[in-house]
Amino acid sequence: MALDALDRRLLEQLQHDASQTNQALAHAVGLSPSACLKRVKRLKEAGVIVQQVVLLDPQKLAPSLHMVVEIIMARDHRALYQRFVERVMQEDEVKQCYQVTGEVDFVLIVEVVSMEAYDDFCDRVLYTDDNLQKFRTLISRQRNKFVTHRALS
Amino acid sequence: MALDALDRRLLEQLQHDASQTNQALAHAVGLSPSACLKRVKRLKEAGVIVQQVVLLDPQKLAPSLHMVVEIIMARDHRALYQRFVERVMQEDEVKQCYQVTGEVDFVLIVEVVSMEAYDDFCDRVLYTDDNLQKFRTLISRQRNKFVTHRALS
DNA sequence: CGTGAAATATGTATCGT
DNA sequence: ACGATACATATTTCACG
Repeated sequence: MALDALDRRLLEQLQHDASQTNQALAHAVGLSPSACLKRVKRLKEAGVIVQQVVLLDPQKLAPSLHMVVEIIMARDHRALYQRFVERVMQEDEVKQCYQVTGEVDFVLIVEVVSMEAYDDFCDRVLYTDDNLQKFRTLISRQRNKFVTHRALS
Repeated sequence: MALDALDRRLLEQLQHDASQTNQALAHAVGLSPSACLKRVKRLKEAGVIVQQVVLLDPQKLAPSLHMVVEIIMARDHRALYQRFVERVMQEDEVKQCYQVTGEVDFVLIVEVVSMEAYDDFCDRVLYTDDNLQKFRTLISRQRNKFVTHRALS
């Protein structure tokens, strides 16, 4: 699906604030409400807009720990990788999973309520995978930045 | 601010789908629309809900590269760290910044449109910082998972 | 893409528990 | 203090130009 300048302006807006009314959005990009609504609807149907969510302030919730986990696989085999990815994706603690090049094979961002919970996670997900050779955990003291928006070319 | 079971159910819902109408939300958690609206408003005012955004499908947009960047500082000094954090936070390419413990000091998730753009970023942000000792870049071939929701204790 | 009117939802005041 | 009901206001949504 081709995105024109108007679509990009809409997405730019919505990536920063999706709570504004359709009217406000229309005004912000210089469209009539109906035309604006049609475009947003089209972007949703086309799958460009995947989801609309609220982001919460971690400080206002029960404290949690973020871990950056680097994983080195024993063998670079497609099916084994695939199995690992599927395993990892269904775990709630895993918030992000990157497949990377170099010495490391995967980087996970894992969020847990406590060190014990992380131990459990490692036992359950990491130590049991027989293609996992080694992993290293970087414990996050602080998440200084977290934004979800993407540049639109 | 204390969150009761009803607040948690609301946040649970909104973290997965913030596009639903207040009526639908009210019904989902078993409240009247007005009571539901009051609670959501309160959660926003209290700063528990920080932002409402749309998430886009990376596949549907112009391709981009994610980098996981591990940074080791020369000296563990608070003011120098602070300066680096502030520098890094204002860069659009930096989507996430974690301050971690261990050999590595910072982990960044950086998103760029091309390898050249990443070179530029390194020149501009990393190579110019005089407290930065060393960094390692893990190039993401694929982002297998990315979710924003948090567990609510 | 814009206009305008019907359908829906939001927001507020008031009452009841 | 919190939720429900009902009503006024605002927004969404659709047919048509």
